[in-house]
Parts: sequence; C-alpha cells; structure tokens
Amino acid sequence: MVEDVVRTLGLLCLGSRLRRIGERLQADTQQVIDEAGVAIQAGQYPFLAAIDRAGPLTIGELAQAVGITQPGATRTIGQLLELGFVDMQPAPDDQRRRLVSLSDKGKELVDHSKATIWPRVAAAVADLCGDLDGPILEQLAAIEDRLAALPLIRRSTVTGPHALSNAQ
Amino acid sequence: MVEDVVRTLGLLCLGSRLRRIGERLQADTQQVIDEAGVAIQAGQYPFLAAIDRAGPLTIGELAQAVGITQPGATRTIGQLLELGFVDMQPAPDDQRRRLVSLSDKGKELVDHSKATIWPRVAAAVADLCGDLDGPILEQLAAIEDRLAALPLIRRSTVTGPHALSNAQ
DNA sequence: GAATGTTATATAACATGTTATATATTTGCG
DNA sequence: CGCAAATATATAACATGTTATATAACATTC
Repeated sequence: MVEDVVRTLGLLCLGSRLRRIGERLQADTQQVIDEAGVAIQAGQYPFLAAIDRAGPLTIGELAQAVGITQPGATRTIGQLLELGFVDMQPAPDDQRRRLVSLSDKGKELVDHSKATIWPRVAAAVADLCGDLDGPILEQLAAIEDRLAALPLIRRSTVTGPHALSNAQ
Repeated sequence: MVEDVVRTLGLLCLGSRLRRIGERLQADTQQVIDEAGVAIQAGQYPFLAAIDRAGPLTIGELAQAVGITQPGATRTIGQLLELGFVDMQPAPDDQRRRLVSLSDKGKELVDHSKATIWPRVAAAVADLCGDLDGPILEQLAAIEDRLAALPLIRRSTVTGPHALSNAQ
C-alpha cells in the first residue's frame, strides 16, 4: 500500500486535496441523482437553483452566482437549453445580454428535486460532516473571504503579512 | 451583485464548493511557482514528491499515491518524462510495470523546491487557514475516511445510518 | 453623429480529470 | 505445456474547468 502524498503533505497540497474531495463528493452526488431517475448532471443543478432563487439571470450573472467563468456558464446553459430545462431571450433593454429563465419543464424539475433529491443529498452530506470537529461551512466561507481579501501569492513571503502565519 | 448560490445552498453544494476552492488555491499556488521562476505545473508536484519520499514507483502506485486514476497518472508522468524530470524503465521482474524515478534534473528541482517554493506555499496556506475555527486537515481526513467507509449514496436515505455509528 | 472604447456573450484552444477499452505481460490451472 | 484469466499500462472519447480572443451591442467623446 502506497502512502497518500497529498494527505501527507498537508497544507502544501490543500488545493489538490479540496479538489479531489470535491470531485469525489460530486461523483457520489451524481449517483444519488441517477438512482432517483433524474436526467441531469450534478454540476447543472446550481444553475437551475440560482434561477429558481433569483428569477431570470443573464449568462454573466449565472457565472457569478455559480462561481465559474463566463465561458463555462455559456456552455452549461447551452446544455440546459438543449435539454429543455431553461429558455433564453435577449434582455429588452440591452440586446447583448441574454436572460435565462426556467422553462415549465425546468420548474417541474426544480420542484421535484426540492421535494426529493436535494433533501436526500443534504441529509447524506450532513450525515457525512455533521459532527465534525468544527463548522466546516463557516471555515470554507472564511477561506473564500480571506482569499478574496488577500490572494495567496500576497501571503507567500515567509515573514507573511499576518502574524498568524507563524502560529502554525 | 448576485448571490453566491453554491455558498447559499450549503451542504447541498459542498462538492462544488470544495472543488471550486481547490481550483482557486491551486491556481494561486501556480502563481507562487511561476514567480519563483520554476517551469512546472502545480499538479505535477505531488508526483515528484511521492517519488522523492518513497523512491521509484510504478504508474499504478503513483496514481494511488496522488489519488487520481491510472490514465491521469500515465499522462502526467508522460509530461514529466518530456520535461526530463523523471526517468522510466520496465521493472526487472515484471515487464508490464514501469518504474518511474527522479532524474538528476528532477532531484535538483525537488531539492530546490523543498528549500524555497514549498515552504512559501505552506506558509501562505497556513496564513490563510491557520487560525480557522477547527482543524481543517483533520476534518478533511475524517471526510475522506468516512466516504471510504460508507459512500454518500449509502447515506442518502433520509432515515439513514449515522456517521457516528459507522465510521468512527 | 461617427469614431472609439467598453461590455456581454460566443468560440477556440488547452488542461486535467474521468470511464471504457485495447494491448502486452504474467499467473494459474487442466 | 498451453491456454484462459488477471494485471499493468496505454489510448480513446468525453466532461468540465480555464485563458485568450472574436463579435455584436451599447456608451462616450469630440
């Protein structure tokens, strides 16, 4: 059996580690979705959820809402259009912007998912993380906020900008 | 300003969230590497570190050590061969297995990185995470161990098994 | 009000992960 | 031994993220 270097290296490989766990979690979530007989990809759900929560959004707003780049959002919305879950039309006041809204089929999917799949996934993840020794969601929020406030490279001098850097 | 749905949805989108943060961290790590003038990708480092720690490893062992699938390891090792950081030769006792070892250039890179880049990255990530309200690395280890013990889909019934009774 | 810059989206090219499958050895059994 | 099964790696096809750039519509400036 070979040592798990990413785990062994700790903070040095935190990026790889988070990505790896995230990919695993998303793949497992996909299994739950498939088992429920719903024909959608796990990564497409946040787009539908964003529109469901906020009403019609443009491609750029969706990219922001989901936290990916605009070309990625363009592609995923293209897939959701193809699948018939969303409609798209130019904004009346600005022909450059495309307003994406839920189709009837999309609304049905969201309503059904809210009632069945989402609670199951949330419960399963809660079961997985619920009693961890720390509030994982708050910690992730702190990491994101801190990265936004001061990117990693600005923290990379050994005598870093925060005294905290020496605490561990 | 648009709401961050992935953050809002909390546990339901934990997979996407972890992936997104991991990607961001790896991209930021790449900046540190580039600034140091080293011609390597962040994602290639764990392979070199694994060989540095364990000695020559096969493709399959490397995949395990880094936590990705074998075709991914084959590709990355192909890149590192191309860059001249590793050598590869068939195992003497089994012609199917390919032993990957550090070349002189690879050893130099690892030694240099150990002295300069890795401490910087580790310090920057510690600065980012050091005083979080919980031991992030231990929590991630717990998540990985629990997922290995009982995959998410087995936890997905609402009246499902509890992590405590199964994975601890 | 035409030229120029800015913004929103689309597209191209690439990176790096995955699954499925082909190929080449090795192993094991009749 | 000889052939079927298993194993290690390579390759193909795809998924989904990125950056860089093209195109179309809007805004601004002289």
